[in-house]
Amino acid sequence: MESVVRTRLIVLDQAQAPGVCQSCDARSISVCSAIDGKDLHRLASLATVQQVGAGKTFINEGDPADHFYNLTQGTVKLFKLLPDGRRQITGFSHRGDFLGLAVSHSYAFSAEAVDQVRVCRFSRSALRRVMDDFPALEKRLLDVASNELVAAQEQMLLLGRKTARERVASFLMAQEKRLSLCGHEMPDALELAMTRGDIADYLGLTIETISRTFTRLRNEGLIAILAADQVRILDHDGLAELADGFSE
Amino acid sequence: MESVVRTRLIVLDQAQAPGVCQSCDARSISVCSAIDGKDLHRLASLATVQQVGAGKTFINEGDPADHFYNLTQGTVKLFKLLPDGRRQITGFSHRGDFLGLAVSHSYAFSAEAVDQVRVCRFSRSALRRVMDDFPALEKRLLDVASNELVAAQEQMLLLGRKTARERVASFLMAQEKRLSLCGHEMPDALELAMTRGDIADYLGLTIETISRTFTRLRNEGLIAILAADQVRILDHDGLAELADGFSE
DNA sequence: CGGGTAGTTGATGGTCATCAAGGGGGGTGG
DNA sequence: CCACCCCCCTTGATGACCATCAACTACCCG
Repeated sequence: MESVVRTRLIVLDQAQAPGVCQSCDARSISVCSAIDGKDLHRLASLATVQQVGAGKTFINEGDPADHFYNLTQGTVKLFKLLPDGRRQITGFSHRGDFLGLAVSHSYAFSAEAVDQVRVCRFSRSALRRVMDDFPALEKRLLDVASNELVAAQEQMLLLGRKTARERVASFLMAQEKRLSLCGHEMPDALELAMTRGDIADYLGLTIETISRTFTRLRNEGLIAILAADQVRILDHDGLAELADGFSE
Repeated sequence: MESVVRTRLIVLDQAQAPGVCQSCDARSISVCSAIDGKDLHRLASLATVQQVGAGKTFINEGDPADHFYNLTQGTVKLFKLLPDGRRQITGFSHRGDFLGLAVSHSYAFSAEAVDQVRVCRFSRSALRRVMDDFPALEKRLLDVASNELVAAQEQMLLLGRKTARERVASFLMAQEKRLSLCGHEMPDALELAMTRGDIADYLGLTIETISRTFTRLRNEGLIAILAADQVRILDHDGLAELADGFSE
């Protein structure tokens, strides 16, 4: 329910040097991996690196969709608002993710930094020209969009048909899965970058229900709460069954 | 809550004749419009036309995603199921829509014909080769996916944060918008192809709540219900405000 | 120490689900 | 042609889950 603050952004680098993309540690896991070695300087010449502080909104729903973003560091929440302040977080983006896919002339969502964030910004028109020359990039974007679509459908099932317990269980399973996929070695506890409020607005619940549900899952021995933002999954299978809607 | 029935499909035409695509009245509004005149025979050679009867499921969640589909006639509901039968309809597809976007090896959703349906089926691998030769097709698909993503985000807001009244109002507004976009002249009432059960599973509610909410909107003078599947919007602005979450 | 933010827990209430009964239309078969 | 059935829809009664309101704790940072 926070107010949306228009943010002035820190522009770090109007990157003319090819190094900006070459040395990017997020490139291999992002759509930019579709462009290789010698063509990279073209991409770099279009990119603008920006830093966004925690809590700052850098995409506003309804604004002209002039830019694409590639997230190279930090976590971002994407959300939509109703006039009275009700908020639905449609997803969290992480290092390597691509933001701003929208056909229409304006953004369909807002984006706010959860922690310290670094993004690579491309002008829409410029990137469109690059895409014309590199079909591989377009193919990659189609894959990205398809994956997000699958995730969105899963989230619709969650929001429309799952109970509070099932939603929280699903959320925790998804957090763990994300770590196991792109993470290096498995930490012994999940680090939740987002607040209870964020989780609530993501799962279509309230802060209190999130809190109570965490407590209940802890009392049932399914999870351990080391700190508010540190959750360890104790009964992996039990939580998975709950998330998938098997338990009664 | 219906059970999923594996369906034998009627294969109409292993279309070798180029005419199948050339004469297709859905081509202009579908992704196939990205392919023009002389290349159309290649598309046609890959296509298989199928008829699907109302209520038949022709894509099953979890099955190997071997095919893409292009809907040339009728209405299809896409949905996901939980083990105990809870169902979430993630969307309805109409003439010209493209089905089966999925990166993974298996479908993330099921698809069932609402009424008599005709689809054009392409093998995944074959279409991938066509896409390599026609980047315009891929571009078109990216647009399709982006649009669906925007719709999915809107639906997440609806499912996570809107009241029953707001959901039904949103649904009606969306129905009308779809007609005004691709429809010819405006009929004086919306024709709902789907049942109350379908609407309920689409909006994350129950049949009874849908019915009650329709009745209430009628008593408030916002809509008129000519028949169960014939709804006329009386107070367009009022319904729009309700849908967008303005009313108290 | 004080203030602010985030989280937890309790009491109460509302919205919508569930359970139950009845009405209406379309199809089939006697 | 009518009876019957089945499905869809509607309406009412009750109840559960989660939201809301409220109080309290913990923690961070000044």
